[in-house]
Amino acid sequence: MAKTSSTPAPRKRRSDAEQNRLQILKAAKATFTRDGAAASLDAIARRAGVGPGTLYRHFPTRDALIEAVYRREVEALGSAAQEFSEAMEPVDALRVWMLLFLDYLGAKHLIVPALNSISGGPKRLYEGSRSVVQQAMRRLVLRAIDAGQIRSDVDADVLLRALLGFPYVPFGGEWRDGARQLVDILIAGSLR
Amino acid sequence: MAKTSSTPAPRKRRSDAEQNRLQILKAAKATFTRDGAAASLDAIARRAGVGPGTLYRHFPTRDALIEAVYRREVEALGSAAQEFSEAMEPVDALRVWMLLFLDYLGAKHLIVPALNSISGGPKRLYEGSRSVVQQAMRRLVLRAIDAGQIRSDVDADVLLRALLGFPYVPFGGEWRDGARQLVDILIAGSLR
Amino acid sequence: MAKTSSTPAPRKRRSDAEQNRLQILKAAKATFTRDGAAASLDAIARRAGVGPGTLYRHFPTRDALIEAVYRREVEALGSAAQEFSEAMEPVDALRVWMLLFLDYLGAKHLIVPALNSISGGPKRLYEGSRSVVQQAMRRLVLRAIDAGQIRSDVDADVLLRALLGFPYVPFGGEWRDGARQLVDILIAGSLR
Amino acid sequence: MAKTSSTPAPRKRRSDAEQNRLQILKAAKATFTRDGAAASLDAIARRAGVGPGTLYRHFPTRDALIEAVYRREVEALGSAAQEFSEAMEPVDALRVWMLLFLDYLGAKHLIVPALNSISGGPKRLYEGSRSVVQQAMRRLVLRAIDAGQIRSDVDADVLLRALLGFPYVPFGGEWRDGARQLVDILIAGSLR
DNA sequence: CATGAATGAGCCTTCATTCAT
DNA sequence: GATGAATGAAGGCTCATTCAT
Repeated sequence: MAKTSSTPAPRKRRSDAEQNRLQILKAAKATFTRDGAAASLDAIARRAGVGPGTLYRHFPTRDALIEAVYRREVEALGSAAQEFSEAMEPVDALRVWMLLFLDYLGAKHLIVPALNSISGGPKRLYEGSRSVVQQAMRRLVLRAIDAGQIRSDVDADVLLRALLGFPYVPFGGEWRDGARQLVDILIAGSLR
Repeated sequence: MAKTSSTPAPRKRRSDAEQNRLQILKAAKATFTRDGAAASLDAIARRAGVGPGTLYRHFPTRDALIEAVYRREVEALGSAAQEFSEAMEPVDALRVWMLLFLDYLGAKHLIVPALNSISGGPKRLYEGSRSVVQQAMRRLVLRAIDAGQIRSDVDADVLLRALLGFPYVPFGGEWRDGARQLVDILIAGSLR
Repeated sequence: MAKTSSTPAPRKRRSDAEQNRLQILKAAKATFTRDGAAASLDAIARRAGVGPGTLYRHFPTRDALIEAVYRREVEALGSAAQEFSEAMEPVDALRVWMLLFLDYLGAKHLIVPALNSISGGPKRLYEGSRSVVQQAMRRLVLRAIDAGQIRSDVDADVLLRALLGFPYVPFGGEWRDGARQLVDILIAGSLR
Repeated sequence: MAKTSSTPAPRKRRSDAEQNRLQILKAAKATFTRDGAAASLDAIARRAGVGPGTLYRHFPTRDALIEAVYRREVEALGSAAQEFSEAMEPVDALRVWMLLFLDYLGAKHLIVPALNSISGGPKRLYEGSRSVVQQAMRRLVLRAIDAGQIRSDVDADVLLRALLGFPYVPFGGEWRDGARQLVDILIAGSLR
């Protein structure tokens, strides 16, 4: 019963904390995507191959975990917006980024449902940290306005919202077509 | 095995079953709206002033309850679409109905999150019964197309999706303004 | 969704898992004996001094618990049969073991009712693993047959069944007398 | 509201109370047989085609219902014992009745499990009313003793118990063979 | 740091039981 | 007498959370 130093015991390597954190985030994304934002944290820990206690050390609350997952997803979108802006015409950058965003939403990257169950609504995330996504959208819109390509009263948040609901109505297979048409309509409706 | 109630409990007079059903639906709407579709059924029963067993008699599963709440909401939207169609120009009817729909979504009439947790996704409701909302939207769009007011390739479902996400991004107080702008953009982008 | 415990609750020091398992088994035996195989698992957990969750960790289903209780009881009977066989004349071993078995059944070691509510009847236990009890009985009978002491057509299962019903008819205080007579009759009726 | 003699109204025949009682008993037997003595009373009422309240009027407690079912079964066994006694040699009557009893137990007529969940064990039924079955067995045994066919110390209750356990160990198809052998052994073991 | 056993709150669900109709 | 809606007390079970190891 008492540990004897004679036999070192098949103890797992002091696994890197960062390594674990990453595993948890991956597991969380997959699980949240499948089961929704109310998924069992124990299940996530299990899938990540760590004990529930470890999950807790890294993310003391469910919201903290959701938020972390969210940020990771969103960071990528932010960088993309930056790149597009540097490489394309304003309206094109906007159009392409919107499509990319819909891809993120639809493909398998939840975001929305997760966002929604953060305590007190997603407000905290958006208001508090000025979400990267919102920022990205705002910059893209502003640039298009400055370039005189779209009306100056177009509200970036309005466009964002229009996109966010997209995954909520099921389509058949022509998902991409629907996405493209939505973006087309939004752009067309925003032109000056 | 034989249960013994310590205190016989003050029994409420037999209330009309239909009355109870309504109370439950109201309570469910309010609770789902606040807590999401995973809200406690016990809590709903409590708020409705009935025992949990009564809730179960009326709605044997969570989905049955969500669906019933949903249908009630949606029926009203359906009638509205009809009325607008009979009283206004096609595009105006479309515009006004979209605003009304956003009102429903935003004010406090959830629908969306609830829909989403119906078993097997919301597909069943939509595909099975050709949801009233979807029908309404389709008729309004079709009428506007027939009148030559919007492009003939505009997809009603695409517009619907654009609306559905609206409540997901928090605004400050200018909610109505955002709604109006979104509808404006969508209409503008759909004109022929 | 996030649970908030009003009072953090006094946490017991980490007891050995094996220790708990044993407590649960004991509590289960006692409770099943008194209340039948449909006894409340919560009650068993309570009596064992563990939370309901702990019971579930060890025995995920009611059947798993019943089975575990059963096996524990039965193992002892198996060993006894072995010992008796090595130490006595065949018929005597049979007689003594039958009495021991009745003791187990009657004293307070249920077995029978429990067996009966295992899903799909007790068949699984008996057929699947060739129950220890049945094995014991069969070996004892076989040995007596081989020694030419009882008729060769005596069916061990028939004797077993005769014993199993014993606890079902209430006696006064002369329980042991009844048991002895039953065994005597069975042996007498089996002699060649 | 007021009854008019002009139209007899499609009123269900003032269903005879006795009729209902019988339906309930039948339903109870079938249900107890399938689900055990803890079966849902509501389910029994449903199967009997009456409301739960009606079941309650007839049998105010679960035990009352079990007892009634039991008595009905047992009455038949009692008459049979009488008939056999009048028509056969004592030992033969005993043998045949025991076989009949096993048939009752095994075929589908529960009795035993039901007996067992009566509050305070089956004692009440047996002790209180001197169960018909016990009486029958006692008379048959006594008669065989008086005729000098079996030993005078044979205890009817002991034989009864031996029979009662029979349905508890599953056989293959040779159920009747096992029954016959058991009875043979018991008789053989009881002969003087 | 990590682990996973333990805990208990609270959910869903079933049912015995009552009682207005 | 019969009915079945309503009730509410458990019970089974899940999980977030803690903490000894």
